[in-house]
Amino acid sequence: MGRQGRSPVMKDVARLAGVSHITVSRVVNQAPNVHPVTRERVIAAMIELGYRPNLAARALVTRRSHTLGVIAVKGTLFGPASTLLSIEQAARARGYYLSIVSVDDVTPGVLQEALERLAKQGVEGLVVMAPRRHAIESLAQMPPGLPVVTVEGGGAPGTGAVLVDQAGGAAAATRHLVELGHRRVVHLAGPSDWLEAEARQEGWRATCREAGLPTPRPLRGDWSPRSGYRAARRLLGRLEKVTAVFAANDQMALGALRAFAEAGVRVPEDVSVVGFDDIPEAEFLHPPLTTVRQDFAAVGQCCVALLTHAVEQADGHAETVVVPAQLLVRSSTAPPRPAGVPGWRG
Amino acid sequence: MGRQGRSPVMKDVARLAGVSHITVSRVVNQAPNVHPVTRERVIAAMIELGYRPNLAARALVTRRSHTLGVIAVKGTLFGPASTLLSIEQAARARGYYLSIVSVDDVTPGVLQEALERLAKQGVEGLVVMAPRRHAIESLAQMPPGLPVVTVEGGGAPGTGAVLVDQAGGAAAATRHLVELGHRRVVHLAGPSDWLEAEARQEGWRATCREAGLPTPRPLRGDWSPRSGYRAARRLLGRLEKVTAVFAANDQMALGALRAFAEAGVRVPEDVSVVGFDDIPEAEFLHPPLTTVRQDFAAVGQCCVALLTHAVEQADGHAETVVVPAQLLVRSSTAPPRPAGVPGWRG
DNA sequence: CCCAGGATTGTTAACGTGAACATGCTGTTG
DNA sequence: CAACAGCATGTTCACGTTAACAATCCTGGG
Repeated sequence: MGRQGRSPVMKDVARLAGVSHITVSRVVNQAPNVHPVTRERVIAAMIELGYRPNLAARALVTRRSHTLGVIAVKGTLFGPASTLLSIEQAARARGYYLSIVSVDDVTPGVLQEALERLAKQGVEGLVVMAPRRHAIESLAQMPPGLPVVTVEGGGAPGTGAVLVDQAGGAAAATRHLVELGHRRVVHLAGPSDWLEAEARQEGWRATCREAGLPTPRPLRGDWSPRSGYRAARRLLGRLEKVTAVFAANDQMALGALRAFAEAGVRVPEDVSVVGFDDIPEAEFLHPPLTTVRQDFAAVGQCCVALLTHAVEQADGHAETVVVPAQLLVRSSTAPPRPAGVPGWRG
Repeated sequence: MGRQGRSPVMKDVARLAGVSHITVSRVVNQAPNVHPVTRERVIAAMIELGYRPNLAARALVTRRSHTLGVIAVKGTLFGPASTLLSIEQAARARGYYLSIVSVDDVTPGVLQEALERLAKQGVEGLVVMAPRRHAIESLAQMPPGLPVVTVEGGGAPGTGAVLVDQAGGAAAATRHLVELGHRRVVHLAGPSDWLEAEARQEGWRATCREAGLPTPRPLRGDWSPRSGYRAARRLLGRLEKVTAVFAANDQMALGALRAFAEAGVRVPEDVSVVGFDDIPEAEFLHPPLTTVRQDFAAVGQCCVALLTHAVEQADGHAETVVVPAQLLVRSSTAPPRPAGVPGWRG
C-alpha cells in the first residue's frame, strides 16, 4: 500500500487503525482523552508498521528541537572527556538530544563558527566547555535568549555556571603540604588564560600566605606531561630550598615525577609532589600520586540540570553551582627531610 | 513586518530583497542561474536580517538529515575518546552533523535502544564503536539500508570496517622483545570478548610460535591499571623464567610497572615491559614505556570517509580499511639479564 | 520586426507533524 | 424532554523549506 520503500508515517498508521492521523498523534504524545480501545488499536498498528515519528516534522511545527549544543575544546584531557560523556547521558535521560562541536582552539572566530552551526540546528540551550578567559569574553555576543551554561567559565553575565571548587581543592592540597611541615611549596601552574589554572594558583597562593609562607613565582606549563617535565628540570637547581611541588594537573605532576626520577631525586623522601584531577593512572604512578579528585560526573549532570531548567522555565535567573573537590592522599607526599641531612645529593 | 521576536525566514528575506522566497532558496543552495545582482541583494538582505536556514524544514522536504550517528561505549579510555573527536571533526568538514549515544555496556537491549534513538533522528549512516564480539553479533539485526561502519569491529557482514592492525602491532612488539633475546614473553591480555584484545593476543602468539618460543597462558585483565597491577603481582613468583611482559594496553602496563616497583623488580634490567596505545603519559612513566602507537585520528577520518561515501553513492560495497600501528621503543625494554646473574632477588 | 531559445524568476504543491477549532456522541440534570 | 457538560474524534491549517513546473525577460539571427 503506497509509499513503497519509504518509512511509514502517521497517515499510514491511521489508515491501518481506522482512525485519523491526529488520533495517532495523540497516542504518540500520550495525550489524555483517547479511548483505551482506540489507543490499543493505534499502538498495534504502529508496531505492525514499525512506525517512528519524524523528528524533523515535529521540530518544524512545534519550534522545539529538543537538542542541546555543546562546545568543547579538542584535546584528550581527562576532565573534559569525562564531563562530555556524563552530559550526554544526563541529556538523554531528560529527553534531549545533543549536538557537539569540538574546536581546536578557542579563538573568537572559531567560536563564532561553532555557534553558527549550533544555531542552525536550532539548539535550545548551550553548554560551553571552553574555560579560557578570552573565550568567556567572546561569549558576551551570544544570541540573546539562548540559555547558556558554562563549565569552569566563572559565570559570564547572564549565563548559568557549573564549576568545581578549584581554589578549595588547591587550598586543601597546599594545606596538606604545609601541615606535613613544608615551608616552601612551589606551584607548577597551568596556562595563564585558563580560568581553572588561575583558580588553582589562587588557592595555593592564599593558603601559603595564610600560613606565613613565601609564594615563589610559579612555573608555567601547558597541562602536558612534557611541560611538567621541563618545569621540574628547571627546579632541580633550587631543590635545597624547595621541598614540595604542587602541580596544577596530574599530567604535569607525572612529567615532574619523571624529571625527578632521572635526576635521582626521590619522591617523596627528597621532594613531595601533589597533582590535580585524579586521572585513572594516578593511583599507579611511581609513587602513587597524592592528588585532588574532581567529580566530573556531577559536573555534567549539573550542567544539564541547570540548562534544561532554564530551557523549560525560561525564568532566566542564571544560577551557579559549585561542585566540591576532594583531596586524595597517596604516597607522593611526606614530611620534608630534616634540615642539614644530606638529602638528594647524598 | 510581522513575526516579531521570531527568527527571520525565507519569506522575510525575500520581501526585503524584493524577490520571491524561492530565489532566496536558490541563493542559499548556490544554485546556478541567479543573476549576480539579485544574488547580491539577497545576500545583503540575509545579512541584514541575520537569516539562518531552518534545518528541520529542509530535512523534512529533502528527506535528508545530513546527520551521522555514533554509538560509543562509555569509558574514558584514551582510544575511543580520541577517535570520537576526530570523527566529529571529519564529519563537520564534510558537512555532516553528528549525533552521539554513549552506552554503559553493549548488551543487545541497550544497543537496540541506542539504535532506536538514532533512527528517530533520521541518521543517514552509523559508526559503531563497540568492539566486542556480542555487540557485533547483535548488529546483524540492524535496519537494512542504513550504511554502517564499525570501528575495530572485525567487519560484520554488509558493514564497512576500520581497524588498526592490532595483530601487526602486537607482532612488532613481541618481535622487538624476541630480538632483544627474551625467550619467555608473557602476555597480559585484555578482556576476552574484546576483538582488539583477541587480535593483540593472536599477534603475540603467532610471533612467539614463529620464533620457536613457548606461549604461556596469558594473564587476563580488563584494561584498567588495577588489573595490570594484579596480574603482575601474580607473575612475581615466576620471574626467574619470565623476562618480558607484553601488556595489551598502556594502562595495564602501567599497573604492572607499579607492581614491579613495589616488589623491587627493576624495569628494564630485571624484566622488560611493552604496552599498547601510546597514551600521552607513556613517554613520562618510570621508565618511559615502549609501546605501540595507534593513529586514532586516521581511524576517525577513515570512518567518516567510508561512511559518507556509502551514504552518497549507495553502491553499498562494504570496504575494510586497516590503519597501521607503529612500535615506539623507549626505555622499558632491554636485553634479558644473563642467566645465572642474581637478578632481582640479589 | 519577429521569433527561437536560453537565462532568470515566480507559482504551486508537497514533506509529516501538531495546534486550534469543530463536531458528534453519551449521559446527567433541571 | 431539553439543555448542557464533557469526552472522543475529526477537519483544517500552518510550520519553513525544496521540487517541479510555468512564466517572463532578454538576446540575437533571419
